Amino acid sequence: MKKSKRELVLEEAAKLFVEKGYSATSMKDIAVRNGIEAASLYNHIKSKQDILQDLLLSIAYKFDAGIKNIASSKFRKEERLKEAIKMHINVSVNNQDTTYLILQDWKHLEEPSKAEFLEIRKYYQDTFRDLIVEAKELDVVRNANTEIMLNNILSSLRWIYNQDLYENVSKIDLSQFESEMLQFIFSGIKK
Amino acid sequence: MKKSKRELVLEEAAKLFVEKGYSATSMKDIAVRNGIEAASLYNHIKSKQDILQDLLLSIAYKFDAGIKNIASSKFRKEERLKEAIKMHINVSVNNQDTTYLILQDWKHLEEPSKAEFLEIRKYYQDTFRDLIVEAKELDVVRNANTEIMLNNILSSLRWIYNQDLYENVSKIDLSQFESEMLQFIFSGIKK
DNA sequence: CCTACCGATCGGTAGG
DNA sequence: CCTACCGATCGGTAGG
Repeated sequence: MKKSKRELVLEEAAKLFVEKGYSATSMKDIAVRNGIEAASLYNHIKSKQDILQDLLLSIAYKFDAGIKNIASSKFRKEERLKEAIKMHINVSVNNQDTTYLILQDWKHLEEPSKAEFLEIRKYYQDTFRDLIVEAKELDVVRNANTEIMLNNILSSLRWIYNQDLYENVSKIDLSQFESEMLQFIFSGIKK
Repeated sequence: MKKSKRELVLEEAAKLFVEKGYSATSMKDIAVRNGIEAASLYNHIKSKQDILQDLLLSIAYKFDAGIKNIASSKFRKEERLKEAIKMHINVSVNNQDTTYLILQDWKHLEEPSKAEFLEIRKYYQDTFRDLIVEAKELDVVRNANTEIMLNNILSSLRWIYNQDLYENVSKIDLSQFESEMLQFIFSGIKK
């Protein structure tokens, strides 16, 4: 399926945002990567902000769809937290350039997109937290501070967003990688 | 001890860099927070870049001193990895505004400061990796992929850099917090 | 998709 | 620490 010029522009912009951040990336930078003049970009996008909104909301909705799928009745309750972690890894690895932007560049979103993004993120974290609480009740997970656990789990997955890091480390296949990550989160590093 | 005007300017700049990023923060923004005109900042700092370099290299050297202290003969080999993690938590919590900048804003450092920063960071990670390998040999840590383990450990600590997150979660005292973090890293979340 | 151009803002300097 | 000001670059528009 042929990519539209808009899609190509968004892809190059995402890479530049990862390299330099949204604010330090100029329309000229984006244009050069696409082999055109800066003014010509406006035939494909409305504004620089339009690019950021498209990238961030589309990745946010991918995580949103993923977590909603987990919370549905498809999985055994005992498996849901594990499945959510696997989903998070998969969405991250399959959308590496844009996933990185959810770490910081969302701050440059203007309203109302910023509120929309933060709402989706909050829903995601709330659902993830519910899965932890559920897993505790099922005696799958130890009874420690839920907030610390939630932040630790999500934080430990974040280095995957960095393409360079991930590609350097993970010459192994994805299912092996998933299994190493799950082992860390569930059982830690202790022998 | 009274803080110099330069120190006050650096502090406010650090907060702004955390809020908006280095590139999106203007000299005017920094000046307003200090109650002066933008041009007056140059009596205390050489340039915007000068601020970033001071902040990032000073935090880098704090982590550097911390890891060098661990690698010295002060601690039993079996305890060193654990002590390194505790040191990392302490340096993060005690320098919260600047620690956050090591995540992304180091990209805006100019040479030769950028190379200096990256060298310190590399040394830190190399030493941390050595501690993991040592712990494996001592049968303190399981025999899994070292690179994934290293990234997981350091990544799981990173949410602490975000002051809002940390303060929201950690109404508990620091030693209790340390203990929860160590439990996660060494033993995971499994019951 | 280009050339030509706009007002606004940027980091920084001169001079007091 | 201020006023006045600089050249450069920014995102974006007009018109073809």
